[in-house]
Amino acid sequence: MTTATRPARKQRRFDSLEQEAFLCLWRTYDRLRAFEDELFAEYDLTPQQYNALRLLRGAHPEKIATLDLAKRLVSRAPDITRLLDKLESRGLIERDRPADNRRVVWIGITGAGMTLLAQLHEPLQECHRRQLGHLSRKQLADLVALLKTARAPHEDAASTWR
Amino acid sequence: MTTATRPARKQRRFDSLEQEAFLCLWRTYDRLRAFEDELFAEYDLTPQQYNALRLLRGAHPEKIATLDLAKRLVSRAPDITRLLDKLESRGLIERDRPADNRRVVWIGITGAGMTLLAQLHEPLQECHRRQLGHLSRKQLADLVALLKTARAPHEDAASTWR
DNA sequence: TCCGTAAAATTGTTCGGACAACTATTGTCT
DNA sequence: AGACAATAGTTGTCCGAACAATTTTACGGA
Repeated sequence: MTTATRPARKQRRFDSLEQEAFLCLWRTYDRLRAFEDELFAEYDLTPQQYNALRLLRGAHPEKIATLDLAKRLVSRAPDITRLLDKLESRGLIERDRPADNRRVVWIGITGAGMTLLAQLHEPLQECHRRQLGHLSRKQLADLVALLKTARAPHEDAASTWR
Repeated sequence: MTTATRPARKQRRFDSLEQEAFLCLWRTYDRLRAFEDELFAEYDLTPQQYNALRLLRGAHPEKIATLDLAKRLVSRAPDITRLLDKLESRGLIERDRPADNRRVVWIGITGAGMTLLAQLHEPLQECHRRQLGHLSRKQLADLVALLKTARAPHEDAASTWR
């Protein structure tokens, strides 16, 4: 066995540096998420729903196929259909199933969706400042670079997250 | 073959560096979590349940009060009672409600719980290597430091996560 | 002692997330 | 052309996460 023995009298809280890093990542995500959750809840949105709208705005006026949208979401979304159901029933997105290829469903953001995003812009910027505003530009850039490196081997070659 | 058309022009994907950092954090957490989820699922555990057991082992043979344990968990756990219910019904933890103070419930890890953690040790180390083994010691340490700084203002003075 | 209040934990209920099975549609091979 | 395979999306179902309301217990002041 290759376990490095460390000055072990002090109670070790983690079994390895990798474990510490992952738990630290999880914890940080959890703390920061609380801010977004609170904000989005005021608008009856989940963070994931917001991100779907954000991606659709980015593509507008183009549309995005359902599963293609799912792939670009931040977090895996096996229930993309129902996520979109909720947005559609509120009139924030529209679905288009063309007659010449009935397998795909194209998703587009509506005017109401764009309006909602515009409404959210300022409060969300303020939210991000409260989350991470205490970090310098360099710290933020370093953090982004390290996080990208950390997940790089686990992103598909075709992923938009590479 | 129908593929989604991509806008040729390069678009800004994020509204601010803080937003990019948060989404990047979320994405990285999501990618890495998949590894742990898969491993723990083999043992019918959730990551959060594992972490409760891990904390209880750290305190052993001392016990931890229910809500105190909840505070130390990685992620918020309003349903700590039911989380512990599941562990108790499997004999992995035990609850002790002392007669002289029936308000608190002391939680301790059982022999079976310790055995399960021991069984998990090696596979989990391997899991962490697959998650983050491609990073150098320095990169891991830098990442941990940056993440700590990022969440620092959002941790209670009394938190074990400071 | 009695009452109000705070602390600790539990419970009700709702909702989103996860996995797998399924339907519908299109492309491909012989 | 017909059978089969692959693709795109939907649905069934279960389970954990979240929030609020409730119960139980202890404590402190009038």
